[in-house]
Amino acid sequence: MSNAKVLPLIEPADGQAVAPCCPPLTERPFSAEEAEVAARMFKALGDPVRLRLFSAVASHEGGEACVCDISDVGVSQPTVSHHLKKLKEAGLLTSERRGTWVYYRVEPSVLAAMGQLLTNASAVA
Amino acid sequence: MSNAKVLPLIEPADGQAVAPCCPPLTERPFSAEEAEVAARMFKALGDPVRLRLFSAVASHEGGEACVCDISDVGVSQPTVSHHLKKLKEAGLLTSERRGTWVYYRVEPSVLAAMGQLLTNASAVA
DNA sequence: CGCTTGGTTCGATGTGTGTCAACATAGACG
DNA sequence: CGTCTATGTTGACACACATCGAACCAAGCG
Repeated sequence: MSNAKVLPLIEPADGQAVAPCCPPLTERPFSAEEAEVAARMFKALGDPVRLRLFSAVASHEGGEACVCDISDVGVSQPTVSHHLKKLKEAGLLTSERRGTWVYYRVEPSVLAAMGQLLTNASAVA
Repeated sequence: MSNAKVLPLIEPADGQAVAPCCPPLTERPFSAEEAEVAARMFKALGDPVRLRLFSAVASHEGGEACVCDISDVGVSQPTVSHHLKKLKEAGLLTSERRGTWVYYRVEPSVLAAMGQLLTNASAVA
């Protein structure tokens, strides 16, 4: 096991600390704290609009997209902004203003952590 | 790739059809329908109590546990039953009554599907 | 039968959240 | 400086949801 640190190496973003989220799922019952942290990330992806926005950013060139490119999800623009903020607070996206437009990027480490959480789980079961 | 069917082979449970959930996350932006299906599963795991219940079942012997074994999550028993029902409706758990006790089991295919969704995503990004 | 234990369903209640319209802010461009 | 476009923020509102107590089924057991 040379890469056991894949899960816990989530760096704090703008000031929103993203705690290490992912103890193995089928190894032991989640503690209350572990569940709270992990559930926060699942909840962030638990909305159809957010999931579409997230996949739009993730599937964009270089995992980066400006709001104008992804804001066609059937809701008003304030709602888009609201959901992007939620995703940012959950540590799944980071934003950066470059001139007129604001670009959003995915946080690969968090994604990998959640993936391994579930992948390891299914491997055990 | 010999196991491309891991994702879509989710069988309908008691009468609650669990649709195939997981197109690749970073390949294309999710459609509204895809997002709705996938978000339903993420939302099911987006509650701390549900996540603890789910991991308790998953980490139990053979991925099977009766309610009496996992109902110690800090909420009342009706609430536990309510959350287990939600997890069952989301296709993540199945229940079976054996004599006095009701046993809940994990649905491995769904878990694998969600894991690959995120794992593939991080691999691409 | 009636009692006990395990589990679900029902009704009610408070909190959370998704949504929009209206307003505010940040650059760009004359 | 004024204005226009692109995003973010605020306030309000409706709906969903998590939670609990009480009532209700289901099995075993005397």
